[in-house]
Amino acid sequence: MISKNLTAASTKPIILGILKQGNSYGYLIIKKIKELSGGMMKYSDGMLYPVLHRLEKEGLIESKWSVKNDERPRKYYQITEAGKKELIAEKEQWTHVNAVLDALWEVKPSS
Amino acid sequence: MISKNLTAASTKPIILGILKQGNSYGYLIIKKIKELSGGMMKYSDGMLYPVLHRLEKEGLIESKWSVKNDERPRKYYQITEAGKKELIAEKEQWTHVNAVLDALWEVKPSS
DNA sequence: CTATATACTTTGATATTCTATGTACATAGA
DNA sequence: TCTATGTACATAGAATATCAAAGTATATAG
Repeated sequence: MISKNLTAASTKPIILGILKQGNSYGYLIIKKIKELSGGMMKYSDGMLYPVLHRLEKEGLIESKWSVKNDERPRKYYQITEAGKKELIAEKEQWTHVNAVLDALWEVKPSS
Repeated sequence: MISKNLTAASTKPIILGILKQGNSYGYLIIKKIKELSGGMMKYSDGMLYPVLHRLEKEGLIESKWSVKNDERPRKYYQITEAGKKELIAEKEQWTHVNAVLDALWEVKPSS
Protein backbone atom coordinates (compact mmCIF):
# COMPACT_ATOMS: atom_id res chain seq x y z
CA MET A 1 0.00 0.00 0.00
CA ILE A 2 1.16 3.53 -0.76
CA SER A 3 2.03 5.64 2.29
CA LYS A 4 -0.26 8.32 3.60
CA ASN A 5 2.05 11.16 2.60
CA LEU A 6 2.62 9.93 -0.91
CA THR A 7 -1.07 9.29 -1.35
CA ALA A 8 -1.85 12.81 -0.16
CA ALA A 9 0.72 14.31 -2.52
CA SER A 10 -0.57 12.43 -5.56
CA THR A 11 -4.30 12.86 -4.97
CA LYS A 12 -4.63 16.19 -6.74
CA PRO A 13 -2.75 15.33 -9.93
CA ILE A 14 -4.43 11.94 -10.15
CA ILE A 15 -7.93 13.37 -9.90
CA LEU A 16 -7.14 16.19 -12.32
CA GLY A 17 -5.51 13.71 -14.69
CA ILE A 18 -8.51 11.40 -14.63
CA LEU A 19 -10.88 14.28 -15.27
CA LYS A 20 -8.71 15.47 -18.13
CA GLN A 21 -9.46 12.15 -19.82
CA GLY A 22 -13.16 12.90 -19.58
CA ASN A 23 -15.86 13.87 -17.13
CA SER A 24 -16.50 11.53 -14.26
CA TYR A 25 -18.11 11.29 -10.84
CA GLY A 26 -16.96 10.42 -7.34
CA TYR A 27 -17.77 6.77 -7.18
CA LEU A 28 -16.26 6.08 -10.58
CA ILE A 29 -13.12 8.06 -9.78
CA ILE A 30 -12.54 5.88 -6.71
CA LYS A 31 -12.76 2.75 -8.84
CA LYS A 32 -10.56 4.25 -11.53
CA ILE A 33 -7.78 5.07 -9.07
CA LYS A 34 -7.90 1.57 -7.64
CA GLU A 35 -7.69 0.16 -11.15
CA LEU A 36 -4.92 2.50 -12.36
CA SER A 37 -2.75 1.75 -9.34
CA GLY A 38 -3.28 -1.99 -9.46
CA GLY A 39 -4.95 -1.87 -6.05
CA MET A 40 -2.06 -0.04 -4.37
CA MET A 41 -4.15 3.08 -3.81
CA LYS A 42 -7.61 2.82 -2.37
CA TYR A 43 -9.68 5.83 -1.50
CA SER A 44 -12.71 5.46 0.72
CA ASP A 45 -15.67 7.60 -0.25
CA GLY A 46 -15.27 9.55 2.97
CA MET A 47 -11.77 10.43 1.86
CA LEU A 48 -12.45 11.34 -1.74
CA TYR A 49 -15.61 13.41 -1.63
CA PRO A 50 -14.16 16.12 0.61
CA VAL A 51 -11.20 16.37 -1.77
CA LEU A 52 -13.54 16.87 -4.72
CA HIS A 53 -15.34 19.61 -2.80
CA ARG A 54 -12.04 21.28 -2.03
CA LEU A 55 -10.84 21.13 -5.63
CA GLU A 56 -14.13 22.62 -6.75
CA LYS A 57 -13.81 25.40 -4.19
CA GLU A 58 -10.34 26.10 -5.58
CA GLY A 59 -11.85 26.38 -9.06
CA LEU A 60 -9.87 23.47 -10.50
CA ILE A 61 -12.95 21.38 -11.26
CA GLU A 62 -16.64 22.05 -11.76
CA SER A 63 -19.64 19.88 -10.99
CA LYS A 64 -23.04 19.36 -12.52
CA TRP A 65 -25.77 17.02 -11.34
CA SER A 66 -26.87 14.59 -13.99
CA VAL A 67 -30.40 13.40 -13.43
CA LYS A 68 -31.83 11.07 -16.02
CA ASN A 69 -34.90 8.89 -15.57
CA ASP A 70 -33.02 5.73 -16.49
CA GLU A 71 -30.13 6.17 -14.07
CA ARG A 72 -29.34 7.35 -10.58
CA PRO A 73 -28.50 10.99 -9.94
CA ARG A 74 -24.77 11.53 -10.20
CA LYS A 75 -22.59 14.55 -9.67
CA TYR A 76 -20.34 14.79 -12.71
CA TYR A 77 -17.10 16.69 -12.45
CA GLN A 78 -15.11 18.29 -15.23
CA ILE A 79 -11.70 19.91 -15.18
CA THR A 80 -11.52 23.68 -15.65
CA GLU A 81 -8.89 25.70 -17.49
CA ALA A 82 -7.37 26.56 -14.12
CA GLY A 83 -7.34 22.83 -13.37
CA LYS A 84 -5.44 22.08 -16.56
CA LYS A 85 -2.85 24.71 -15.67
CA GLU A 86 -2.57 23.31 -12.18
CA LEU A 87 -1.96 19.86 -13.62
CA ILE A 88 0.96 21.22 -15.63
CA ALA A 89 2.34 22.96 -12.54
CA GLU A 90 2.01 19.72 -10.61
CA LYS A 91 3.92 17.86 -13.28
CA GLU A 92 6.78 20.33 -13.03
CA GLN A 93 6.97 19.90 -9.30
CA TRP A 94 6.97 16.12 -9.55
CA THR A 95 9.69 16.25 -12.18
CA HIS A 96 11.79 18.39 -9.92
CA VAL A 97 11.34 16.22 -6.83
CA ASN A 98 11.99 13.09 -8.86
CA ALA A 99 15.26 14.57 -10.06
CA VAL A 100 16.34 15.11 -6.47
CA LEU A 101 15.30 11.60 -5.48
CA ASP A 102 16.94 10.03 -8.52
CA ALA A 103 20.19 11.56 -7.36
CA LEU A 104 19.76 9.89 -3.99
CA TRP A 105 18.25 6.44 -4.55
CA GLU A 106 21.36 4.81 -5.88
CA VAL A 107 24.20 6.73 -4.33
CA LYS A 108 27.06 4.81 -2.89
CA PRO A 109 28.31 5.78 0.53
CA SER A 110 31.09 8.32 0.11
CA SER A 111 33.01 6.89 3.09
CA MET B 1 8.44 26.22 -4.44
CA ILE B 2 7.42 22.61 -3.94
CA SER B 3 3.96 22.11 -2.43
CA LYS B 4 3.45 21.17 1.17
CA ASN B 5 2.17 17.69 0.35
CA LEU B 6 4.97 16.83 -2.03
CA THR B 7 7.53 18.18 0.41
CA ALA B 8 6.04 16.07 3.19
CA ALA B 9 6.04 12.97 0.99
CA SER B 10 9.66 13.37 -0.06
CA THR B 11 11.14 14.34 3.30
CA LYS B 12 11.78 10.83 4.53
CA PRO B 13 13.49 9.44 1.41
CA ILE B 14 15.53 12.62 0.99
CA ILE B 15 16.88 12.52 4.53
CA LEU B 16 17.55 8.79 4.37
CA GLY B 17 19.21 9.22 0.98
CA ILE B 18 21.46 11.99 2.23
CA LEU B 19 22.48 9.94 5.25
CA LYS B 20 23.18 6.96 3.05
CA GLN B 21 25.84 9.09 1.36
CA GLY B 22 27.49 9.59 4.72
CA ASN B 23 26.81 10.75 8.26
CA SER B 24 25.55 14.27 8.70
CA TYR B 25 23.85 16.59 11.16
CA GLY B 26 20.69 18.70 11.15
CA TYR B 27 22.02 22.04 10.08
CA LEU B 28 24.07 20.53 7.26
CA ILE B 29 21.13 18.40 6.06
CA ILE B 30 19.01 21.54 5.72
CA LYS B 31 21.67 23.17 3.56
CA LYS B 32 22.15 19.98 1.54
CA ILE B 33 18.44 19.75 0.69
CA LYS B 34 18.38 23.37 -0.38
CA GLU B 35 21.41 22.77 -2.58
CA LEU B 36 20.17 19.46 -4.06
CA SER B 37 16.81 20.97 -4.97
CA GLY B 38 18.23 24.13 -6.43
CA GLY B 39 16.44 26.16 -3.79
CA MET B 40 13.02 24.66 -4.52
CA MET B 41 12.87 22.96 -1.14
CA LYS B 42 13.72 24.83 2.00
CA TYR B 43 13.35 23.35 5.44
CA SER B 44 13.39 25.59 8.45
CA ASP B 45 15.16 24.20 11.49
CA GLY B 46 11.85 24.00 13.34
CA MET B 47 10.57 21.75 10.58
CA LEU B 48 13.55 19.45 10.16
CA TYR B 49 14.67 18.68 13.69
CA PRO B 50 11.35 17.14 14.75
CA VAL B 51 11.49 14.92 11.65
CA LEU B 52 14.96 13.72 12.62
CA HIS B 53 13.69 12.90 16.10
CA ARG B 54 10.78 10.98 14.63
CA LEU B 55 12.99 9.00 12.24
CA GLU B 56 15.28 8.15 15.13
CA LYS B 57 12.30 7.02 17.21
CA GLU B 58 11.28 4.80 14.30
CA GLY B 59 14.75 3.28 14.30
CA LEU B 60 15.62 4.43 10.78
CA ILE B 61 18.51 6.62 11.90
CA GLU B 62 20.75 6.85 14.93
CA SER B 63 22.42 9.84 16.51
CA LYS B 64 25.64 10.48 18.35
CA TRP B 65 26.91 13.72 19.79
CA SER B 66 30.25 14.74 18.44
CA VAL B 67 32.13 17.00 20.80
CA LYS B 68 35.60 18.04 19.79
CA ASN B 69 37.56 20.90 21.23
CA ASP B 70 38.12 22.52 17.87
CA GLU B 71 34.48 22.55 16.76
CA ARG B 72 30.98 23.09 18.09
CA PRO B 73 29.01 20.16 19.49
CA ARG B 74 26.99 18.55 16.73
CA LYS B 75 24.53 15.70 16.72
CA TYR B 76 25.59 13.41 13.91
CA TYR B 77 23.05 11.05 12.39
CA GLN B 78 23.69 7.82 10.56
CA ILE B 79 21.30 5.58 8.70
CA THR B 80 20.51 2.18 10.23
CA GLU B 81 19.92 -1.12 8.44
CA ALA B 82 16.18 -0.59 8.94
CA GLY B 83 16.62 2.84 7.37
CA LYS B 84 18.28 1.36 4.31
CA LYS B 85 15.43 -1.09 3.90
CA GLU B 86 12.92 1.70 4.33
CA LEU B 87 14.67 3.69 1.61
CA ILE B 88 14.26 0.76 -0.78
CA ALA B 89 10.59 0.44 0.15
CA GLU B 90 10.16 4.17 -0.45
CA LYS B 91 11.72 3.86 -3.86
CA GLU B 92 9.28 1.14 -4.81
CA GLN B 93 6.35 3.29 -3.76
CA TRP B 94 7.59 6.28 -5.71
CA THR B 95 8.14 4.12 -8.77
CA HIS B 96 4.59 2.88 -8.51
CA VAL B 97 3.03 6.30 -8.07
CA ASN B 98 5.13 7.72 -10.87
CA ALA B 99 3.86 4.99 -13.17
CA VAL B 100 0.29 6.00 -12.39
CA LEU B 101 1.06 9.67 -12.91
CA ASP B 102 2.98 9.03 -16.13
CA ALA B 103 -0.17 7.41 -17.48
CA LEU B 104 -2.10 10.58 -16.69
CA TRP B 105 0.11 13.57 -17.42
CA GLU B 106 -0.10 13.39 -21.14
CA VAL B 107 -3.43 11.75 -21.84
CA LYS B 108 -5.60 13.21 -24.49
CA PRO B 109 -9.25 13.74 -23.69
CA SER B 110 -11.18 10.66 -24.77
CA SER B 111 -14.13 12.77 -25.88
C1' DC C 1 29.86 45.38 20.25
C1' DT C 2 26.70 44.10 16.81
C1' DA C 3 25.01 41.41 13.20
C1' DT C 4 25.00 37.17 11.13
C1' DA C 5 25.83 32.34 10.80
C1' DT C 6 25.93 28.11 13.08
C1' DA C 7 23.48 24.48 15.90
C1' DC C 8 19.82 22.23 18.45
C1' DT C 9 15.15 22.11 20.82
C1' DT C 10 10.21 22.45 22.04
C1' DT C 11 5.62 24.47 22.55
C1' DG C 12 1.04 24.98 21.16
C1' DA C 13 -2.25 27.27 18.13
C1' DT C 14 -3.85 25.93 13.80
C1' DA C 15 -4.86 22.93 10.12
C1' DT C 16 -5.63 18.50 8.24
C1' DT C 17 -7.18 13.97 7.99
C1' DC C 18 -10.24 10.20 7.60
C1' DT C 19 -13.08 7.06 10.39
C1' DA C 20 -17.47 6.52 11.47
C1' DT C 21 -21.98 7.40 10.51
C1' DG C 22 -26.00 8.80 7.87
C1' DT C 23 -29.09 8.86 3.77
C1' DA C 24 -31.03 6.58 -0.17
C1' DC C 25 -31.91 3.76 -4.28
C1' DA C 26 -30.98 -0.62 -7.20
C1' DT C 27 -30.57 -5.27 -7.78
C1' DA C 28 -29.32 -10.11 -7.16
C1' DG C 29 -30.56 -14.15 -5.00
C1' DA C 30 -32.07 -16.96 -1.16
C1' DT D 1 -40.36 -11.28 0.63
C1' DC D 2 -36.33 -10.14 2.81
C1' DT D 3 -31.46 -9.51 2.99
C1' DA D 4 -27.08 -8.56 1.38
C1' DT D 5 -24.41 -6.08 -1.58
C1' DG D 6 -23.35 -2.45 -4.70
C1' DT D 7 -23.95 2.18 -6.11
C1' DA D 8 -23.83 7.19 -4.88
C1' DC D 9 -23.19 11.26 -2.12
C1' DA D 10 -22.38 13.82 2.26
C1' DT D 11 -20.49 15.50 6.84
C1' DA D 12 -19.29 15.67 11.90
C1' DG D 13 -15.67 15.60 14.84
C1' DA D 14 -12.05 12.87 17.18
C1' DA D 15 -7.49 12.12 16.32
C1' DT D 16 -3.37 13.56 14.36
C1' DA D 17 0.01 16.42 12.07
C1' DT D 18 2.13 20.68 11.17
C1' DC D 19 5.30 24.42 11.60
C1' DA D 20 5.93 29.28 12.98
C1' DA D 21 7.69 31.29 16.75
C1' DA D 22 10.43 31.57 20.61
C1' DG D 23 14.30 29.93 23.37
C1' DT D 24 19.29 28.72 24.25
C1' DA D 25 24.02 29.18 23.03
C1' DT D 26 28.58 29.61 20.50
C1' DA D 27 31.48 31.50 16.62
C1' DT D 28 32.98 34.88 13.69
C1' DA D 29 33.09 38.84 10.62
C1' DG D 30 33.10 43.73 10.33
